[in-house]
Amino acid sequence: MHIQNILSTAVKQAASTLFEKEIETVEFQATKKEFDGDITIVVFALLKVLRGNPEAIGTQIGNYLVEAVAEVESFNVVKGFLNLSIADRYYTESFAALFNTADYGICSPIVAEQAVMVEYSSPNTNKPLHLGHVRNNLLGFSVSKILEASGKKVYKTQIINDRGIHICKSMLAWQKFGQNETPKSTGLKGDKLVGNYYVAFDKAYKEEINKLVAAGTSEEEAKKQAPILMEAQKMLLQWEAGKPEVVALWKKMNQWVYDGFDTTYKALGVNFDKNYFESNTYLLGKDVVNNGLKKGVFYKKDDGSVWIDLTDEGLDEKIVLRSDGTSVYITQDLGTAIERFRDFDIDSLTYTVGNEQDYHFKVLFLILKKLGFSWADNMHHLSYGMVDLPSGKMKSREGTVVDADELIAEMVQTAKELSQELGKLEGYNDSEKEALYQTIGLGALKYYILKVDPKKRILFDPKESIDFNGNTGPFIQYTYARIQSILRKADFDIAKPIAEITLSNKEKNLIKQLQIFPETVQLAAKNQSPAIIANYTYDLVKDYNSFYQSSYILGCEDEGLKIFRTQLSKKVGEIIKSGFNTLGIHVPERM
RNA sequence: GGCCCCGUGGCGCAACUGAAUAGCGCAUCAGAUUUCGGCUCUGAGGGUUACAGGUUUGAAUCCUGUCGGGGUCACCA
Repeated sequence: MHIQNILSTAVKQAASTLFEKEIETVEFQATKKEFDGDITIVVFALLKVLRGNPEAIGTQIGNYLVEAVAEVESFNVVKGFLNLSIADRYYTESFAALFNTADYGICSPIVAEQAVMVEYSSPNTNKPLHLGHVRNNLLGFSVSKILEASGKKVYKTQIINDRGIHICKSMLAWQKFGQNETPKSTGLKGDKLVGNYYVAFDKAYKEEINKLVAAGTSEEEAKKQAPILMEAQKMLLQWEAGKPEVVALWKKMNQWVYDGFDTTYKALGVNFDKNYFESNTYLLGKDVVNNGLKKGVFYKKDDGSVWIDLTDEGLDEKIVLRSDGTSVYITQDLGTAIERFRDFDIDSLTYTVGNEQDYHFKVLFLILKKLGFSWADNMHHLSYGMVDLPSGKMKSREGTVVDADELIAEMVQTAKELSQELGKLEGYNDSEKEALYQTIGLGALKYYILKVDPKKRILFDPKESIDFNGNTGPFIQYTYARIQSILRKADFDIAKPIAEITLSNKEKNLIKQLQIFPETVQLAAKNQSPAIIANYTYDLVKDYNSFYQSSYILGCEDEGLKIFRTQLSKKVGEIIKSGFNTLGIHVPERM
């Protein structure tokens, strides 16, 4: 049983026997380093019920606890803080229990009571993925893993924006300038090839505008009348009408992009249980709007457009259907949300989308609620900040976009250089080495991005790039590898029960840190924040390194201590692995 | 302009959601291996938590205002 539960009960008993008062909750915190003790009760919080001097009350409760609770060895009171020293035996027993628990802290999805869907990535098919997508993918994937670890069944999904005028632009440019180039003929990744034609379209479009303006057309008119744009719009209509050549070209080029994306997703180590395609869903939602009209949730203006009035909620009026009867963005989102709850037995849905869409999702969730869907309260927008460069925002026109594939390649290259200098890779063949460089390079990238609170902006400096020292993925991976090295050398029965031993402070700290892993996973799931796991793991590793530096493990004279310290090392390694697994980061046996 | 998010040592991040003297990494300086992997560890300097009020026994955290940064207010997605 957790010590806090024991103490909590005992403090409540103390309150009723000593003061004849009832206490609801007891507040605990870890005792600060500069004071004696292991766990601290905040007496201040009890004063609202137990009137009086905090130090006197603390002393009375302290005396009671030493008498009544076997685990409490001694106490001291500083101001309103009651610091308790807990017996070593409690920690060794607690450690023995968690040591023997496989996948400690990780819930099995089989016990899932709730299923959730997490949407992330959701790219357009006219451009390659960049650094912003990388953050999105890493966040979405990690949150999925964290939710799973917290005991929920998770469905990962994305919606691919595979239709619309932007797609037609690259199609048209390829038709005009492409000379039948293919990924095969050029050796380019499909998404890169298609992206190039999107850029080519833009270039041709601008030239036409300039010509028109030179001929006397206003800039505004020129933007609308440029022939290549009108051609693209015509192509979109043909696509909607199902014209076979257009549809065939669309399929061909989108497939190139999907193949390219797959490569990037594999490199990032993310995946999906189901893909939705906008080409299948863009007509959804109209019937929802019609039903809502009947219910009086929406209203129609004279021109036929349909709106919702959210001014009572402090928001604006929002259009949900155009005057010509076609959908807007939010119409589709209404439709797809409802469809997903039909497709899957889920009771919650999380969207991983940048914070520039905060308002959109607020409105979306509110509308669903007004339409009377019971699950509308369980919708989450996993909103994250932009990834900025020192020069400001990434802009494709100015060529300041950090390409995802190039970034990954650079990270892996850096890992390779470092490993060749410092690595212990005797006996690894080339493909094993290559896999290791991937593990380290991606570990650095993923940790760098995930350790930051999602809602904060990240400033990414390509020149300084990403550290491999300090609070970084490779630092943690290194500690893991070192533990594995120790375990390989242990030539005795590691699983043996531990004899009576005296714990050092460093060992006790490590056990305390291991004890809070399960609640850390739950907290991260509740907040949908991988940063919580990242920071926890870092703290654990720091504690371990400090312990490692000051204590012999295999070289320890005392047999019981030797076994205990090896067990401790093993468990720390396992928790590093579990924690990193929820971040989507691998750990190496050697590096 | 309305609404939303952010502001913590030179830089990058924490602070268990209101508790003790605000922690850590990078960088700087000084130390530590006849020992299990030095991508390590120990220590030092560096802060009025943007500013001003307020609530509270207690505020980086909650409330109000000001300043600064970003986002958003399309019959775009």
